[in-house]
Amino acid sequence: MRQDEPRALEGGGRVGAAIGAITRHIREHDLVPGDQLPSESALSRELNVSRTVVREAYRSLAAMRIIEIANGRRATVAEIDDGAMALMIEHGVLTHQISVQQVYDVRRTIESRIAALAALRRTEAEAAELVTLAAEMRAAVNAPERLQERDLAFHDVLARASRNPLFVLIVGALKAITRQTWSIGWRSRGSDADRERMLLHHEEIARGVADGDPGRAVKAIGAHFDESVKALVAAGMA
Amino acid sequence: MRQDEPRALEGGGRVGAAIGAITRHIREHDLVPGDQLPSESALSRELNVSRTVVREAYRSLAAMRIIEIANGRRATVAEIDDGAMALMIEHGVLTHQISVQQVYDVRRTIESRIAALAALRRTEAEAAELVTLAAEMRAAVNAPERLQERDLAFHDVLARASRNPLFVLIVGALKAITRQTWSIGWRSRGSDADRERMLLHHEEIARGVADGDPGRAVKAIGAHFDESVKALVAAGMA
DNA sequence: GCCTCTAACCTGTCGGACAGGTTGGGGAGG
DNA sequence: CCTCCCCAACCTGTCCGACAGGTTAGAGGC
Repeated sequence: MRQDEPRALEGGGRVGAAIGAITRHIREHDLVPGDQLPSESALSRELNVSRTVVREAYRSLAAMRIIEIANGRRATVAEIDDGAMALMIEHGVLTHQISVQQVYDVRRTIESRIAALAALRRTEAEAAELVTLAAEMRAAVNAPERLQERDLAFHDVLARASRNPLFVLIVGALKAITRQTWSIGWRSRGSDADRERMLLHHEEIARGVADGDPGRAVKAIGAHFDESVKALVAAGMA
Repeated sequence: MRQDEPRALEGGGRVGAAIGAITRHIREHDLVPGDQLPSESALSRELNVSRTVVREAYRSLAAMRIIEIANGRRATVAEIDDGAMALMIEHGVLTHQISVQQVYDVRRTIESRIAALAALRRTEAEAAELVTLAAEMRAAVNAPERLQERDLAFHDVLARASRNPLFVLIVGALKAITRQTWSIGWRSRGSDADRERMLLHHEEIARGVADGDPGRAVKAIGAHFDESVKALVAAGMA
């Protein structure tokens, strides 16, 4: 059960200890995004380790987007960002530990809740943006690249309208996978009717959210994901 | 829009380039967990950079749990693990970018779906384990520490029974936050009746899953989270 | 054929060095 | 007295060489 390493990153080496010291520093000083961290040399003196060790610790935290590092500037506390999480999940899919269908099941679960929340909490600007994006998708029906871009933007705006940054984070992390499978799903929608339904679903989601009707938005997004998964399965994605 | 840095990790420096080369290597050779990666010196020769750069790249990927590094051994491709994701989310909460209540809303959403899937897909062993854990929770009603441990294990088993490793990953990542707020919620359940309901909900979830009744399991877990959030709000967690 | 033990390999850490980016503060000019 | 510019001090990015200590495969003995 490895009780001895509560956070495996801090296990053993001096780099792990340095990571622990840095995160503790953030905690104890109640730092918020943008605040500066000690310089590498200052921290190496304080911890009695070489700058190499401190650098690797900073680099590790930067990889997880907990801090931000840049040439010449001191390291700062970072805002949450989906990049690192996207990479982790992408790795899981690429190494056959997670299937694309399983990713879609998670997206469906999360985005259904997002649709309900968005219908209740969206701003007027967001409602208008969703309607616009749905219309732009229809206009781009013969330009798959632009269509995909608008589709991703649609789900992004929807997530933000839920007013829960953790939903935004997860949807963003799954976007990398979506981007890689989107065109497969689109190509496998053989008939014009299939493609028409996809556009209609997005318009219906936008209307449901704009009208503040959670039930309608959830139903539409459920139908959308049903079709998406069907299209992926038809294309041979187990 | 920062179109120029599709993955900010690969932005600019040689370390980023090295990270890209390593992930590309994993892709192109279709490596799976356990497979070995090139040694630091070999890779530094191949990429014409110093070992320092390669080391920082490996360390970054190890922080995200994409690879595993250990003294003396070659780096290997890692299995997915929730440790890094937990750290990222914990950081979001600690720096006031995500609230505890928002975390619970995500858990509620995900675990409701998990309960439904678990009822349909659980093995007999998992069904028995859930019933046992629920019973052990009741037996530990006066030993909060053991009670918490059994509670976390309960949700873990439930997640695994969903047969979707991505659900397991997310629930595991949120466990770090749960662990830090659990005792607050428990203490704020003032009356015996409150605590009794919490035990009953877990027993009902276990029965629903064991009986293969998704509706019952979902209803019970929804009630459980309603009470949990209520308890946290009562304790002053905005 | 099996076991042991060693040599080769690999990672972890250190110290020093230098290029190049960043920033605050002082001095020139208005 | 205020503003703007510029430089010195600081900081990060990368390289090199070195050595301690862990790991592993294979040579050699039994």
